[in-house]
Amino acid sequence: MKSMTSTSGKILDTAQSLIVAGGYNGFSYADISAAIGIRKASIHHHFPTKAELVAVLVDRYRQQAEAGLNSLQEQFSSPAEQLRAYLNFWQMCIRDASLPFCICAMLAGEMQMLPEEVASRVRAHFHSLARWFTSVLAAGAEQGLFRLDKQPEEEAQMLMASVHGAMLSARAFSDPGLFTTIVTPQFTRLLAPAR
Amino acid sequence: MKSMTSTSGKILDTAQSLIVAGGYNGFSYADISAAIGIRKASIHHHFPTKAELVAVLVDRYRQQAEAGLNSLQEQFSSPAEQLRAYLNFWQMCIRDASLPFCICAMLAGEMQMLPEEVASRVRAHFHSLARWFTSVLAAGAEQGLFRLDKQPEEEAQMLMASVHGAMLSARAFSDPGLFTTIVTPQFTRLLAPAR
DNA sequence: TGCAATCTACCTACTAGTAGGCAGGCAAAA
DNA sequence: TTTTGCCTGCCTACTAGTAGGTAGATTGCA
Repeated sequence: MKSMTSTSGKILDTAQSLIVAGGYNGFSYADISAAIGIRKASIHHHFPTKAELVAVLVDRYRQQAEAGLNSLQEQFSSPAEQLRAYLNFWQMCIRDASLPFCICAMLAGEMQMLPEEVASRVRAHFHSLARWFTSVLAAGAEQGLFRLDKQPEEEAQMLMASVHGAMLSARAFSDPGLFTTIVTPQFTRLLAPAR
Repeated sequence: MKSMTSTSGKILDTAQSLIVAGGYNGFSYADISAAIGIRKASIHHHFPTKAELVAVLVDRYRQQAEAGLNSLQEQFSSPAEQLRAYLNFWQMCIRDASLPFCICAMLAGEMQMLPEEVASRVRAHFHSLARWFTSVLAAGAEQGLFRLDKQPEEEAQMLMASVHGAMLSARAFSDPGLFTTIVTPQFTRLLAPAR
């Protein structure tokens, strides 16, 4: 993969913004063409089919997400701080509209209509994210930072659903601040009372 | 509006299923035409534009939702039972795939790409639903059935986000039971400890 | 010079729609 | 009672544009 300033990088960036706005069926090669200023056929040179473009895009997104989550774990030794930082990351992205919705959550909505090579990657992302949440919650519980009412796996699913649901609500109400209003208490609830 | 067995009713039913699967841009008049067995031009006779079709569909959906919520309030005097019944309703719909996703939540994902006449209705639905949740939670708290950590408005937003997020997770993981796994503890948490 | 990346030109299939015609049913008029 | 007119709902035929793509040519750069 060339640098982000390369044409294929620009294609992926543009496609990503378009998917965030309207999902898989909400964008076309013509949209990318108009945004970047190259012809559709040139896009096909880089990504022969739409399914491949989006599959590559999801792979890239997942690599960036994994790098970001790893970075959180290096920056913060405390699982609670890691989780807080994760939520703050999304708060910022939604507020400044740099990434107002998780790509894979967006694609998950139209899951059964996606080409399988895309759907499988979206599903894998959900599994990865659930695992991350689970590990952070389990570690935090072990350290006495979190008090979990349920198994870490279940708490992880609940928190992840809240995060995605909060993104959706922020969008439905055109109120970026609503994301924080929703997820902060969900996070706070997880903290052990001793804090 | 004619009976549900009329052509326009069939058109709306079919469009609804298609929207649930792939959103606004995931279906076309040709899809409906093939499903019902009438020509596209005939669909235009009933609904001249796609935007109008979806706007009418959202109106109908909202009327049905309102009727359903009113029915819950007549059937169950207890706000806790009303809320439980609401969640059970969605559990059943998701399990039997009769309505595996809220139409307005589906459309909310692509909010900025929707024709304004559709977007305004989707937004209105979110407001209505938030109000219903708020009133049920407030009444339940007043009757000592719920113990709220936050204002009813905020708890309502949190619960609504969980519901929509749980729908998304159930779809992403291809696991209808996950909806219940996620929302049941969120509901249980709201119950006052004295129960 | 060779290769990557862009282009032109084109394809098939599809999209949301328009315009006028036909058929059947029902009510009113002869 | 029969005929006529109107209306609804369907149709054919068509429009303009768009979608994802193919194939070969051209351009730019190392």
